[in-house]
Amino acid sequence: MARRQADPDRPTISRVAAEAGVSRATVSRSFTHPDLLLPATVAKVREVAERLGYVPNQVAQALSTGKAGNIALIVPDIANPFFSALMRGAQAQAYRRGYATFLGDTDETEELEDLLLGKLAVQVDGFVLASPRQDEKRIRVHAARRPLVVINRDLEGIPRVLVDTTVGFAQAVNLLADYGHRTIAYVGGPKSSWSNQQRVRAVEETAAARGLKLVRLDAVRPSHEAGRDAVEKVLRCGATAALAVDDVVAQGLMAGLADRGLSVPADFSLVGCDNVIAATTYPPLTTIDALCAEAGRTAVDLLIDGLSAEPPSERNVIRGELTIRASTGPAPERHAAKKHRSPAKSEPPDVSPSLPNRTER
Amino acid sequence: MARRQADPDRPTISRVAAEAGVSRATVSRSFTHPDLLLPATVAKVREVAERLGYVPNQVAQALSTGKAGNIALIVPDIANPFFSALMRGAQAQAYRRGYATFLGDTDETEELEDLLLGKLAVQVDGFVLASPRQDEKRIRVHAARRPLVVINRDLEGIPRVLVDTTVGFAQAVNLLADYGHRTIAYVGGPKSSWSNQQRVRAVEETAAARGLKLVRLDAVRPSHEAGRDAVEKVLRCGATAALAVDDVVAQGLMAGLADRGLSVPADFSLVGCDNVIAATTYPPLTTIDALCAEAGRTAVDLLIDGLSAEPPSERNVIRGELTIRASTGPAPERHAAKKHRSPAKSEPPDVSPSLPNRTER
DNA sequence: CTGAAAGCGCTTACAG
DNA sequence: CTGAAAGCGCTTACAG
Repeated sequence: MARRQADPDRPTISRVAAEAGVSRATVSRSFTHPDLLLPATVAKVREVAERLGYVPNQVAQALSTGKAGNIALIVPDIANPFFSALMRGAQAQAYRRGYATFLGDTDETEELEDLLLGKLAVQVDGFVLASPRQDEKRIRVHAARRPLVVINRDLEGIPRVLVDTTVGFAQAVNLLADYGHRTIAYVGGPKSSWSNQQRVRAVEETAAARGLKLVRLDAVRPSHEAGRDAVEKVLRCGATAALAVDDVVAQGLMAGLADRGLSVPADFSLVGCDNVIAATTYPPLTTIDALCAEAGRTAVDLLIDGLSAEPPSERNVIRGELTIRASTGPAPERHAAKKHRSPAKSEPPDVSPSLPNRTER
Repeated sequence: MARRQADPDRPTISRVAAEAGVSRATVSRSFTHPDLLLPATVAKVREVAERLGYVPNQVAQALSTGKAGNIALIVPDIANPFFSALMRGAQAQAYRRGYATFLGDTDETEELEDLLLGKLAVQVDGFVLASPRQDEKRIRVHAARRPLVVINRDLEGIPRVLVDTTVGFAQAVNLLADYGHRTIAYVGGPKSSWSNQQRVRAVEETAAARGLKLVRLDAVRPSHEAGRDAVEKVLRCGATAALAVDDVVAQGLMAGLADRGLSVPADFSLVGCDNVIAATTYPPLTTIDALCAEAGRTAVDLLIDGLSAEPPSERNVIRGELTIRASTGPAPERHAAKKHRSPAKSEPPDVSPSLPNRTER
């Protein structure tokens, strides 16, 4: 026998029923299936409910229907701008569709990821799991229990949204090639990251196609520090431009270059990825848009659509493209002589005629 | 009659009871009040539960006990680094203490803030409300309904954690004065912001005490853009240094100065506040630490402590101090001549002997 | 120490 | 169109 009610002032369905002179079933139906009732009945119930400030108790509804009205968003690191932006898009969309959202930060560990997924399960109708660090088997176990959509991991059979930055990275390499750079570096992230893998591949292929020398460096944890620390190696290998796995690393590279008195883009060109902090660095970063907010929004839509209808389409690719700002420019003189085409100094060359190019500051 | 169970595989208390040959009450007590039972009974029940993978359904528990085991965190903008860091600290602490956390982004509007507080109320045991944009009256209504702790708003009678950056801003102004700056600017945030108000005051008082000329500019919405746009006015008034309401605005100022070919700190000194992105700008920002993570953690502790015991202590002040990095330095020559004390060029002067000074890169 | 039973606040098949 | 009743999965005062 429970004697404690959460909020003593909160009217219950029984109070409304008594006040309106109808049964509790009728009050319930006034909100969930008004079409089954006489309009007059609905009107009366609603009037009373309004007056009393009645709002159906979601916890009771959840227990009765098995639908929680909640989703959970699991991310490796809230503080990473990519995930902040993603979360923002996701929670806004969930709210719009009437869902409340739990937040889980896994602190980049697979253990916490697993625990959070387990703990939250009863309280949610489904999960969106961004950039999972867990192994595939465990993810599948969770996906079997609860609807789950994954972001940026390509798991056959699990609904997923993948941000394809392949084209964007190819555009970026082409931009650098057109600017006359002959040796470029790619400063990557963890090998287990799907996003990193596809970026590496795109850079390698395009560099090969354009006859550029490519030096590849890997940061285990993509961070500002890692970027700054990579500068020495990048410079030593003779590169005049670098692409980074994300904007945070690119920003680190910028700091490291500045430490050595090199200026961007005069002495060195830089390209990042994500387009969250890129507009706020100085100089503003040329970057590939990772459509963070859209990825979050899309994942939530897939999840919620799938809850009421058929399981959602499995593989959803959204494509981020190059945004040219001020961190890229012609290769320094001795290299510029060799350049393939000669773009005007003040205007970036066409990257890929078939693709739209947004340029913003 | 509910026919749909959320997770068909999930064992219920009845299944465990049957399997263990005890009543449902005994199963329940094995988890919530094992001290009331024979150790042997508890052991048997736990063994069966373990085997079946039984875990009490939190939703049912919530309905029965009125305790949700959840809290909600309401912030104006997830994507703002200050709030990201705060959320990170808060959700980690909530998790540690066994609570799951809902996330609400109000998009800087008071309407959404009000709606989220209302929608989430049934599902949580309490709220932490960061930098509320709502008027005091509405906040008090919500606080009367549900335990609520506020961050960075000084509301008598409501438990709150206030990050006091007053001392830090005073230290910063002293630093600039010691460096020989005679005219400084403060680029502020919204007038309704408690944090902004206390910062303005600290800057005004210290500037007056040191005989500095202070120019005050206000950005309605503290953003990178706002910072960049403020540069012209700042320069026009003859200031050689500026303090910004936060690091984002300071970073905007840096970009605007760079656009005009001015370098930091040689031509102009800059101080921010928050210490989240400050270490990643170039040059790294001298800033006041706003202890974001600690504020989040403390708020959650207050809230959860207050749930089981007496209402928590009301006014909890934590103090953030100055962190000197590379964006501050001696005033440019014509001013330097007038300077009050003559600190060595390579080392920042003592800010305030009574206070510890952390210097990091 | 343990169980039978009522209750938390809803929803909904079943009658009427 | 509407109500009485059972049920969602727990907890706990009351007996024994």
